[in-house]
Amino acid sequence: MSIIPTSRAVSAPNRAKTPKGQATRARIVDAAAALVFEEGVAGTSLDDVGAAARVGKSQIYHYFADKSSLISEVVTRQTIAVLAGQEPHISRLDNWGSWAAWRDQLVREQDENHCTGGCPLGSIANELADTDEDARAVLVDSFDQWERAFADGITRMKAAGALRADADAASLASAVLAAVQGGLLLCKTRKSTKPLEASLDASIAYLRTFAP
Amino acid sequence: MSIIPTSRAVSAPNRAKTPKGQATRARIVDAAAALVFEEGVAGTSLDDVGAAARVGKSQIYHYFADKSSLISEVVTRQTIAVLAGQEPHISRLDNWGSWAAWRDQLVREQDENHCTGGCPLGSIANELADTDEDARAVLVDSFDQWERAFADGITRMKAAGALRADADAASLASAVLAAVQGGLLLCKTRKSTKPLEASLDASIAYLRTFAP
DNA sequence: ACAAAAATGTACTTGCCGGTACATTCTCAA
DNA sequence: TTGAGAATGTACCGGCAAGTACATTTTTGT
Repeated sequence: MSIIPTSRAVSAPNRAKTPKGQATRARIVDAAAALVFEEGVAGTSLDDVGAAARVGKSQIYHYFADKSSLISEVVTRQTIAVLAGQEPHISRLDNWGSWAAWRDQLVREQDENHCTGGCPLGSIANELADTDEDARAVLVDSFDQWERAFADGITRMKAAGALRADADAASLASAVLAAVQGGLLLCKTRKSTKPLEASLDASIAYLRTFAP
Repeated sequence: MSIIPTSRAVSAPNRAKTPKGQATRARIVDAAAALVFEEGVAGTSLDDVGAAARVGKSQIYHYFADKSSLISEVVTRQTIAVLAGQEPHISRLDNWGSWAAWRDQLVREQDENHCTGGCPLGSIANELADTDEDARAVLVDSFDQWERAFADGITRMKAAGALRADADAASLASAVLAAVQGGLLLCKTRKSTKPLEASLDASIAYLRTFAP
């Protein structure tokens, strides 16, 4: 019954014209990203964001059209952070050792976070996919990038003969991403890394069944 | 040793003392469940719930301590609905045909929903796991039940010789549930059933690798 | 029938939140 | 120096949502 906003702010003009302005704008996005990760989109007020960024609310509206625009920016920022957080392994998933190291890093990070927060992108996707077309579009792009990292590794392994030719890189990559997301959701719900480990181990083991 | 934490919502006294009261209470939970599925917890106001249930807000507070208690009730209600929605297959996952039928039903349902909403339990878990201990406890129980259905099927297949003895029912079941949740999240984000299909197919195919 | 208990309706409070208006301060280039 | 554009601060508005108070109607047990 909700009215889904049809207007898409294609590419919001960056209203920060000076280095100082850019820095302030970046502080706002950083603060918003951290708060959204902890409290969710609905749970994060712009007053909170302003306080965390040591900035008045008028500043937020000076640099962003509305809350939705700011959130979209948060998603692009978090996409970079999430992918960077999986380096160096995610760029080198062309051998089984890298897959294992990537898996271990993901599990360790959740352990250090005491299984809170889950995936910054998955959480936002879950909250906004059906109600914010702009955010959804950015999130689709984010997941595409993430998935491509997996697909690239799989493709290179096929080329190197480490995986058979009948391994479908695209759908396998999609399944791996789903395993990550589902594993993180169960991890933060059960407050245990076990479900994440089971999910990642299963998807990597399935990949291994395509070894020659 | 450890006292299994029962949610306050479940153990709290049901204040509906008459059939009429029970009916009203049930109407409230039903309306809340539907609205939460569409708009999320934060996006659902108690005024909306009251309007949908044709009930004053005082009624809601007559039957529930607060919003959180109502939501916990919604989770238990949705758990029943989600599991029932996967019948008859989910109770008979002791042969490959049932797994396929179960998978097809899940995909078809998302297709009919135009890939909106995702999993009613997963969405709530994502929103509340870190902020509402009561709801989290109920959700853990929900996921346990769901997973147990998978584990039961796997165990029966092992007993029947359709799966090898080294197939770990518990962790495989956990991986399947993660695949469902991750697949549904990507499904509703990408507005396509493809990621869900890839995820479910991969996890079932992995199961099959444990066939003798 | 009739009190007691349960169910229900109306109206209100309080606080927060997205968004706006507008004045003021800062910065830099001509 | 100065003035125009950029950055920032303060104050406010309207609406909504959780939760409360309390009166009224309906049902139930005896």
